[in-house]
Amino acid sequence: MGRPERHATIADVAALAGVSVGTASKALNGRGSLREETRTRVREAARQLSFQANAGARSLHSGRTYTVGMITTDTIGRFSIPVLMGAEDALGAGEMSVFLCDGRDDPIREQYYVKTLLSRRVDGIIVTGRRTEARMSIGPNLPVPVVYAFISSADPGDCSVVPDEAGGARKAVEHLLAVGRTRIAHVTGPEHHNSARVRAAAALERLAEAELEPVAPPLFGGWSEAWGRQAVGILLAGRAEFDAVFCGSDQIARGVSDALRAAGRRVPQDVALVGFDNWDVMTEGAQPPLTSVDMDLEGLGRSAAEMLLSAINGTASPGRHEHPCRLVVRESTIVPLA
Amino acid sequence: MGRPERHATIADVAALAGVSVGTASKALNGRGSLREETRTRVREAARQLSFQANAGARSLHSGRTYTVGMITTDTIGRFSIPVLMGAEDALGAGEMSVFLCDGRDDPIREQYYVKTLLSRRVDGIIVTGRRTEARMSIGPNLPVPVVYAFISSADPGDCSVVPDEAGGARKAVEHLLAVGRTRIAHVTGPEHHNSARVRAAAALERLAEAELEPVAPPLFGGWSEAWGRQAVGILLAGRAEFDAVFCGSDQIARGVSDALRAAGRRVPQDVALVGFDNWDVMTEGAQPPLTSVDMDLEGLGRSAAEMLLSAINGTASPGRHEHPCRLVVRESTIVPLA
DNA sequence: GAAACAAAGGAAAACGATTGCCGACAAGTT
DNA sequence: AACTTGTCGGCAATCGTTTTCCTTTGTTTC
Repeated sequence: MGRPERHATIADVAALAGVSVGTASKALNGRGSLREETRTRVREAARQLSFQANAGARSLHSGRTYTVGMITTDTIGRFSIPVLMGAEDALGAGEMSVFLCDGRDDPIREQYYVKTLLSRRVDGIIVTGRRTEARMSIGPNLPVPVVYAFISSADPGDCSVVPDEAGGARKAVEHLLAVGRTRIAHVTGPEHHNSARVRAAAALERLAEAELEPVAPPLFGGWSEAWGRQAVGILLAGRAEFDAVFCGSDQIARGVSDALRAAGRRVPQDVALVGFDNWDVMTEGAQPPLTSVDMDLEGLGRSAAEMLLSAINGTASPGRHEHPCRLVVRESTIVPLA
Repeated sequence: MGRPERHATIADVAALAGVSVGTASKALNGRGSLREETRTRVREAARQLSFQANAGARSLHSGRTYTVGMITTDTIGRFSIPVLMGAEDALGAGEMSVFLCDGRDDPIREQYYVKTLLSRRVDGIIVTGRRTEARMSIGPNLPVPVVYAFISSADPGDCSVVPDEAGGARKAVEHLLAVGRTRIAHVTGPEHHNSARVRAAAALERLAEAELEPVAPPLFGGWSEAWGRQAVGILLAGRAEFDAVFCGSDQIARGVSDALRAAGRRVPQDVALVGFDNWDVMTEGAQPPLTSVDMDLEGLGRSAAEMLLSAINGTASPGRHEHPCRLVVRESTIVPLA
């Protein structure tokens, strides 16, 4: 029952093993010159007391805490999670622990967290968020390295790792061209949203390279299924025929898919469909499953964490780094045989 | 450019203010008896050096770190996030920082994290996961309090905060009865899954209290939309008529909704539909929007964190605590007027 | 048998902050 | 003038570890 009263200290271990604290420390860390018998005796004592060295006291001496802070500027969401997990994974392998801070879009809260993290002497900070848009630097000259992941910093001197959304959009269009579609529409999120603009521009550019025009100007709206459904109405009402739709998100794509089916158009036979995000719930829930662009957020997070680790070890890599997207092909663009 | 070389220490502050370290400390913490002028002089020096007391050094003295560890036993997912955020919120208000650890269903990894957290001298640990099922205690007698959130511990001496899934299921059925439905079916997840069994049993029980039988035995399958669609096939093939389906998840409900529409049954006129989880993507994406049971995971997380704080302060509340669910009514159960 | 040397482990000084105790000085009381 | 009282700040111990320097042994060598 009950919990052990307090944590064992190295003094307890030393006493039990009948040596001095210094010797105990050396024994446990493989330093100094000690008899093997002494080492094992100390190790045994430590085991018996389930001794775990106090990391705080240790870092007091070493100057490093082996912790990093992770701040999500807006609420932790669908996009931050994989980034976060990738980072946590990469950092965990380097024996670093992660402080999680949820900024909730509140600059005050954010600054409070920065202060707290600094007082905890984190070795570095990762900043992430829910949109790729550039944001203000969290602090002009902090005493520790900072890496922005997914989101990017407005200060070009900061290190940011962002998805190559333009590249992803180009891959989507390229794939549609490769499966023989030429009358392509684009339905995407709100125009004030950076991602929507970037993806749309890249898609148009790739079409132009193939000497094609979109069947209609890009349709900007929202990121939701409802907008996808609505957009199909607009497309069908227009006089132009279309044989493919590249959507700015999987949710939009799913709405488009449902509406097309309701209107009697078959996917992919009549209209091929590509989404963006590769969100399993949507890609697998849609009928047929959706081809989609995957931003590899987990990889991005891992990569950001690795950059942070390098920066901590002295080699910073300032600037904006684009992490490649990849296309995941499913039945919404491939006409089944027979 | 570059970063400030190192963190200022209280010794730097003291030197700049022309006082001793002890005095500086007192000035900054409002202890001891000092002239107001001295205090402001020290504070000014601290501001100038942007001094932030080293939390590690401080906790060495106080014995408390004001940090807690948060372990997700399986991967951080849709269910852990809100729990996590609620907890982070409650803890942040108490000035505590959170270490995030992703156990990934790997007991080795998990034990490693427990060790790490203990070495970091966290004041407490919250354990969460993706299923409500009881799991083994993460450690029989750890030196710090532990609270299980969402998931529960197999050891009844541990403190667990779990959603009242049975209560939620009862509310769902009650609502269907209240809107006049009597021929109710239940489609849910795999039978080996604790949540599926508990919810099904509670639903049946509530029906029995109204002296009703379900129109068919509960249909156990998966949690997916695909299963929902498939289940509709089974129900329609059966000879029994039904006027409502209570689904074990929103994804199932959405599948059911789509399949019913495809089969020409109107929701809610012909069949009323209730889901579980109140997952916005599904409830809003479905047509019409879904009535659903909300487990209030954020509230649950907050509540767990509060229990942890009490435990840290000496008043533990061992045992299993059920957090109430609430029903969110939408158009899938309410027939529109005229 | 004495000097030289290596091996093993102890003593103490850091690291950064807090805090109890004590000394110095000024002001007020007989 | 000698005392008490109170105010202000400095000194040093403390927290748990690591690490540098020493001291104590025991062994080797001439």
